[in-house]
Amino acid sequence: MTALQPIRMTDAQLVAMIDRIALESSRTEKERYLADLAATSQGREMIQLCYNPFWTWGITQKEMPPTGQGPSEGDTLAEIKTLLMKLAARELTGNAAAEVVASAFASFTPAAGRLLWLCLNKDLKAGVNTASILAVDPSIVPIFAVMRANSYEEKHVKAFPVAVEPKLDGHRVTFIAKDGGGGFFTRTGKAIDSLEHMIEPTLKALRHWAGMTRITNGQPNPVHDLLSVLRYFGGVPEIVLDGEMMSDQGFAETSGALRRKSEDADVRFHIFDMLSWDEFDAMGDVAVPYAHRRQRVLDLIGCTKHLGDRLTVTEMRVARSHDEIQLIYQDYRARGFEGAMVKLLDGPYQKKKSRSWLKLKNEDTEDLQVIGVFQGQAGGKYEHTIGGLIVDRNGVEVRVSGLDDATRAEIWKLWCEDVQLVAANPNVGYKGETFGIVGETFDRRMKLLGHVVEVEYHEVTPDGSLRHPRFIRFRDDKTGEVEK
DNA sequence: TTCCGACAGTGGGGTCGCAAT
DNA sequence: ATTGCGACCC
DNA sequence: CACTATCGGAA
Repeated sequence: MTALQPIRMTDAQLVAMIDRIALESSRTEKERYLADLAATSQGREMIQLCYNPFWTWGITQKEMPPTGQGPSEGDTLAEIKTLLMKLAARELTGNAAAEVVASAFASFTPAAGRLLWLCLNKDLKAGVNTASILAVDPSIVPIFAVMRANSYEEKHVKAFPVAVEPKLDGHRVTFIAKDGGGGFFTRTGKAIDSLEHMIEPTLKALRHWAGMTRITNGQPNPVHDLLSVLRYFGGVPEIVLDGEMMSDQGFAETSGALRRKSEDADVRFHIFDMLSWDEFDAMGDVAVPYAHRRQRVLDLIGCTKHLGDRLTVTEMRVARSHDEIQLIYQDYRARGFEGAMVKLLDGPYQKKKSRSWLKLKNEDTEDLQVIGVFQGQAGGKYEHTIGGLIVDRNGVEVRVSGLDDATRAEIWKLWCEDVQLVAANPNVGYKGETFGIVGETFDRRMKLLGHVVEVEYHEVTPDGSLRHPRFIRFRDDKTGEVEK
């Protein structure tokens, strides 16, 4: 497409191109300058090093370390890439990695050092991310995206009936059958080693399904529509199954089982969607309506039940009104599910956060006493103000964020005043600090510590902490002792 | 003109592997 | 044996 | 995962 400029830029020129993107506040202008950057070989390389999701370094560098001063010489970017690829392969780890990185910074000019620092943080720090890069040129970095849901709002349901399914609190997983083999992948496209034992059974199910003959009755049939365009490799249909991987023992165990390398994960695959590889791999939406895609899954599971219960299809009900949706949601909650998924029956498969899938989840609030604060991450927007609050929940410290900028500024003032009373330094950093003040033991003159805030959350965790805790408001009527 | 969708950036609990201590 | 960090799940 | 800030097109 666009021919890369062969002209060799200096490191400083490359940094200048990146900073020019950062200086623009307009999204469209950012994308213009990002396109300029992507049109240079070095710029393209930087974008890849910063945004290829499959390259990680195993080491981070929050603050920019000191660099040398000498003039730039040789191909610094190639040097950086060589170093990073050693990190990516974990040929260099731990102290050895830290030493090599430190000496690289020490030998680099400030411009070269900045390039390395941006790469280590995997962020050009210019207000662009994967979506912008994709818009500029989809071929720069690999993209793996599955369909995700927005929060349920009545106005998003344009027509009834709709499908309602239980929301399963596990891990989103896709199975991809391709080139005669297969594999399980996470929501972001990482291979899941602990599911290798399920690959062959799943391929077997797909082969069995594809080999079954079915009666058409002369009617249009979504399954036959799929079969007619399917490609095969060694008898295996090239298919993508999309669903939720679940342990019977809850979310924490699902997480553990999928990460542990020591054993095969004892989980079941609750499938809710099914695409051909070509449909999944293509850019843009898959127009096949959800109702039809679901019939594909029912067909697959229906004719492979005898192969075991590791592969299942999620249950589904049909709602004809918002009231019915609420009733089904309440029923799912009563049965222990995380919530409900509302899916538009004629909606396409969209490889992004879609309005065709809507989620309902339980949310609760609690009033909890502030016992400390923490600042924002070093080098970030909130480094010198409030990053969040630390509240006490029956002896468990819960860190609470979700504050708006004005509230952060207000709280930072209160914190600075409180801290003066005990002659302490307000700069406690991201680690944060508490003064062990619980119940009535705080100084009555304090304006923040000991006061009560309302915290919203999804659920209480097994350790007595809160999942997804976020600040709602101060409860100034409730300073001091937490009620009940 | 106002509203709202998409995007980037900030932050949470919890789990594992790995390396340092 | 414990601790802390990085990477990813939600 | 949830949330806030921002820009720019939809309404």
